[in-house]
Amino acid sequence: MSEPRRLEVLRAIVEDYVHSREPVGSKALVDRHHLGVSSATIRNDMAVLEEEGLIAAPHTSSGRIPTDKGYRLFVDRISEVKPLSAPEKKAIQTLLEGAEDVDDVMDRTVRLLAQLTNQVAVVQFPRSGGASVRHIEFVLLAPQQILIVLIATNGTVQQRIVRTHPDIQEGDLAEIKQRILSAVSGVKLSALPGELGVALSQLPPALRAHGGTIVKALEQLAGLGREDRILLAGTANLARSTGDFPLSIGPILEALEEQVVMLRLLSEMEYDARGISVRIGSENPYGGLSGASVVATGYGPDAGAKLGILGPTRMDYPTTMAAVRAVARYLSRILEE
Amino acid sequence: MSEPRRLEVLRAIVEDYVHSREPVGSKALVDRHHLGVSSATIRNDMAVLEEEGLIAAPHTSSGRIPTDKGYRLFVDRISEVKPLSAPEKKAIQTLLEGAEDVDDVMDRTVRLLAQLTNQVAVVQFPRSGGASVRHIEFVLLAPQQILIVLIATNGTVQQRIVRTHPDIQEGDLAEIKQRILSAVSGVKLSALPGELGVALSQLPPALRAHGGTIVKALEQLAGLGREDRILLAGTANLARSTGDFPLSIGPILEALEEQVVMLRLLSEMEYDARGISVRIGSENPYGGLSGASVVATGYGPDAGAKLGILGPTRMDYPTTMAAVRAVARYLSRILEE
DNA sequence: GTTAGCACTCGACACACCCAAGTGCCAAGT
DNA sequence: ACTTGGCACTTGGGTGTGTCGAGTGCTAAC
Repeated sequence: MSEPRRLEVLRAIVEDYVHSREPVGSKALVDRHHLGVSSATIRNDMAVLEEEGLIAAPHTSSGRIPTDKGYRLFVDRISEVKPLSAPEKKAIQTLLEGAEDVDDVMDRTVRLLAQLTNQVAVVQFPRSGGASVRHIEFVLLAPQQILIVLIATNGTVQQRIVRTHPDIQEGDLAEIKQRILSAVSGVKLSALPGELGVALSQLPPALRAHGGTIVKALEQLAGLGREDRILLAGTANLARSTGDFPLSIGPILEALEEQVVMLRLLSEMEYDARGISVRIGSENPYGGLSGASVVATGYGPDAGAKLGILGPTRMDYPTTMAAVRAVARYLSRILEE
Repeated sequence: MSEPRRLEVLRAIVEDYVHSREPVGSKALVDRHHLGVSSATIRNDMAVLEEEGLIAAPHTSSGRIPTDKGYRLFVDRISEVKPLSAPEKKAIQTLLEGAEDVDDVMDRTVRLLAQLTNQVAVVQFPRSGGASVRHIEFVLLAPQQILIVLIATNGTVQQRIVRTHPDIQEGDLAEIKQRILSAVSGVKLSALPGELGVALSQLPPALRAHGGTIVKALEQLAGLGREDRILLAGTANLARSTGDFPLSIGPILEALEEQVVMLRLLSEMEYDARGISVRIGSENPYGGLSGASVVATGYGPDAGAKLGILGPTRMDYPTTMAAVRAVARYLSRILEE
């Protein structure tokens, strides 16, 4: 009972089940794949695989389906990442190159990924930590309302409205702007809080109060950036897969809608050497997502921002992984320019 | 066979069906509602209602369910908008008042609406047409890239990156900014294109080319605003209602994801005197949305921006309409400040 | 280590059957 | 002119039974 053949059997089971959605039996297996042995032998192999917890039978005397553990082994050791076809690559490239600005790129990316994989696509906005301050603008909207705008060198713009407790004068505001701007112009966003602290301490005492609230707002703007926002596409693909999800797709939709949940999910995945990470079914920490798999990877400088897809455990991992990886690469390249 | 009683029967059928999800028969009707007549009489009434196309029987000799036309009559002439409970009102108010800025308000609103109605909530961003130009900022990101920022008095910020064909000099850019800013400062966004045209024609010929591309970008920024963006929440509620939708929820998720579709849908609804508008099942123009109903209303100045919910035809219209209306009112009030 | 054979299990499907809920209609009552 | 009780009829749904096919596990032989 050779080890390599057992893995081959597992691969065959996974592949057949993924595209037939039905438990696969020993007979069907020898028919479809030329394994060179009889069904009885396969049955023996299957018994071992079941003992190892890699496959399971929904009911006595029915075909087998892969377990989460089985998929895991398949992904880690058996499957090859299937390269995309040339036309697909071409399509990705032309689509992404037609984008007008960063937001447009992200929008196109997420749709593309959803279409390519037939799953729900999730894309996190790129990190701006490496960027630095290009400009700061304060606008007095009302006597007690200031609009604060922070423009970074990577072209992202953050804004926020703050309230000041006593009124603030146009002149004071101008002076604060002047001082802060000269102190932090060109400073990296990550270093911004420190510099702002210094600038604040050097403000004339009369301006200290207002300066404080403004500085605090700026720190927040620099800190959270847009990288805590995600884009979704292809949720309709979930509807196609009803039945692949043990319960309903309700909890999954809920999770997708909670950006916080998705962000934590993306950031918590372990990215191995290949850079692409897969969470299979019950490996997912959040309960509502058991029965779902996530395939994700990083992109951009330092692979700091994430992107990926979410779908049923019963998924074509090789092609999906290839698509995710390819999209991430093209996206990184586009963003570099 | 009195007309008022027939309507009463229709109301009873709608109400029972909405909360039992099962076809309702004559016997059950007299049991639950004290109509003062026997089931045979009700049967006669039902026959008439069926002839008028207001109710239908899924199969011969089964209870009746309302047709789209029946719901329509119910909404238009029979039902009363059920006012919210005091705690609910209170909850709305405190939740919305805790918001920090416009984006936050919108986010809270859409979640609130989804939770209140148990349906999918859709909120369009407020129109900024009435606002005027507060400030304009150009940032030279690269020799051929300018970031254009348009800040309006209502606190919304629009930005966009444009490419210039030959390089543009820092000095030229400053001059263009100077001239354009003085020309359009304080101008209403709706009047911006005209003023920009004038300002452009008065630019020195050397700056005309770059000025043109910048002006075009500004016009677009002023024109599209954010009012063509929508926020969604509560898509998970669709999963609960599986079975209420004739086909799958796939097409509905698709439609929701296409902002363009939703925007057209919201804008095309006819808002009557009560200001609240209902589209029932097949009344929806887009095919994928038959089987779904939309309840929407306008909010903000001029009720120009829309907000509403989408759910199965089998919906508790009175409460839903009340919730939509209430949320729109509170939102309008908050935004006024 | 592999294979053929065999007994056994179980889900899926088809069929028959009955029951409850409901309808439509008629004739009688008010 | 409505309303009502009564009655025959329809039908979906639930239940029980039988059969069929795919599949398994095991054993004995190769």
